[in-house]
Amino acid sequence: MAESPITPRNQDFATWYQDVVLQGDMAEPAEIVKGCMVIKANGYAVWELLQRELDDRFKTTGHQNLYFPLLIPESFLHKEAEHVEGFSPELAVVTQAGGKKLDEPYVIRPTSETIIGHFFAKWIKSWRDLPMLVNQWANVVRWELRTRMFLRTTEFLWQEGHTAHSNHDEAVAEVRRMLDVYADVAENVMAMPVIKGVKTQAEKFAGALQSYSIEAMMQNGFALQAGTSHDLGQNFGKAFGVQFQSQAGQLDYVWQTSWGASTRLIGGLIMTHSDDKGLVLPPKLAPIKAVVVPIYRKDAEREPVLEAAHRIAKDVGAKVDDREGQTPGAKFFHWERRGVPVVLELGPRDLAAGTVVLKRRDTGAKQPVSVTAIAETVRAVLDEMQSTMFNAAKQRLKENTVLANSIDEVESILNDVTAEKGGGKFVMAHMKDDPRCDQRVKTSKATIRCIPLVDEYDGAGKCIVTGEPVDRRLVIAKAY
RNA sequence: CGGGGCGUAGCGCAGCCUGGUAGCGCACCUGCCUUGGGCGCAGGGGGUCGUAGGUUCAAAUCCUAUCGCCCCGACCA
Repeated sequence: MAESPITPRNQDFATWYQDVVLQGDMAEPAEIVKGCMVIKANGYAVWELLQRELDDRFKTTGHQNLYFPLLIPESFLHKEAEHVEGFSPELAVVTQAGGKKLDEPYVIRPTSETIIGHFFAKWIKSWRDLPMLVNQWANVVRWELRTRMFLRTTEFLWQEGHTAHSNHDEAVAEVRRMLDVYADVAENVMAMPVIKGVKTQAEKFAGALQSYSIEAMMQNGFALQAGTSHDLGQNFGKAFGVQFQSQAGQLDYVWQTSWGASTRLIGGLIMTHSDDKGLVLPPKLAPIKAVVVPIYRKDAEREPVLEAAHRIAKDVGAKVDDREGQTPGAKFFHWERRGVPVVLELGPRDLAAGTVVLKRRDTGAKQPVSVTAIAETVRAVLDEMQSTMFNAAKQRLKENTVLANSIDEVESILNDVTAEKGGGKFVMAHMKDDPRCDQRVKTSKATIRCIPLVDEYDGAGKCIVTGEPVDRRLVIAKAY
């Protein structure tokens, strides 16, 4: 396969991202066509691993995967006023089918609250039917004005969970639990630290009482919303007539939640860890965790080296790159670009010494390892990489987070950073709810990302949000 | 929809200002040689220069129109 050259890192992060993702095409993450994305071999394999991690966690609490239609009757969207208002501008609408104009157009789902609400109304009659816990893995379409590879594509793959409960407390607990699931996967699987928080009313999901999100910081200091969980209250229950009879015999509307995470996570993964050489994947999301590259000079060396390579590979669960007609150098480069965490080099010199040279992708460090200890060493190195990568990202988050106590301070920090390197910082603004805040923040091209649930970045380490916070501490940042 | 840029070989680009036989790197094919970080050398195949008009003896190059793509902004996950 062809390997196109990768350009050196530029101060312009967008350019770098493009270089890694677009130019790094041969590392097979994705390619884009008309705002839509083809996710290629290596990229899709990462998504599959991520899917499994999420799905396993959903299912531990009794959620079922279902599938709902792609096409939603337009009238469904109109049943919830705020929802339709929020989504209308970005809907793709099917007006013609079967060679004639449709009486009622369909919209291509931008999300499935409405059609699921429709079915919840049919399926839920009694408190015994609750909670109803469903999830679907699907593609959705949102006609955004501008697309960015992985981060915002016209069509994207995601998971959307939808639940119905008999009371608000239980629904809120579900919303918070799913937020925790996302944070767990982000931090412990993706090695991407996040801040859990509540969205402002201006930024919440259209039709929700309250939205929660996890916010991650990319290498340039930009924020990335990496997962959302919504408390829908009874808004959709009322809009779709989802009623149940309680134990006391009374009719009540259900309390619903919805939560989702998308292929955007892969973009976040790339922008959190990758470097100028290509992808860097945390071991838990590496489709191939280790590759053995055999090195031999003469025909006489070939057999013993290959034999040992396969034996070692079997031992550690690695793949052997035994392609002929490729030099070892070309092979190292190949796997490096694909983000394979560990490459094992095995040549005649190692064979004689009873060692293997282990190179890790994150730090680039090389070390000889005794063949007898190779399996546990690789295991240990993979574990260590997982935490090293998380710690490095967390360190970056801390270093690029600054405190501010007034809107003036916020503004001066944001503008200063803008001028300096075109990058970003998270500003933890500690201040009373200032009516000028939204406006002033916006002029700095930043947004209020969230009101954090647990404030661990100012050293106080205490929860500041229980219900509506009195003392607002906001995360303000430029975002993708 | 505003502001910028680009369409020339599979990919990345030069050539255009100043019109005159279509170029370079990577990839591909053949041979020899090599293999501890993108092997090397030699030879070779592949392009109606986005499209349509115009100017000219002659257009990738100048003019006009048109289509497409990318980046920045507004929208947003």
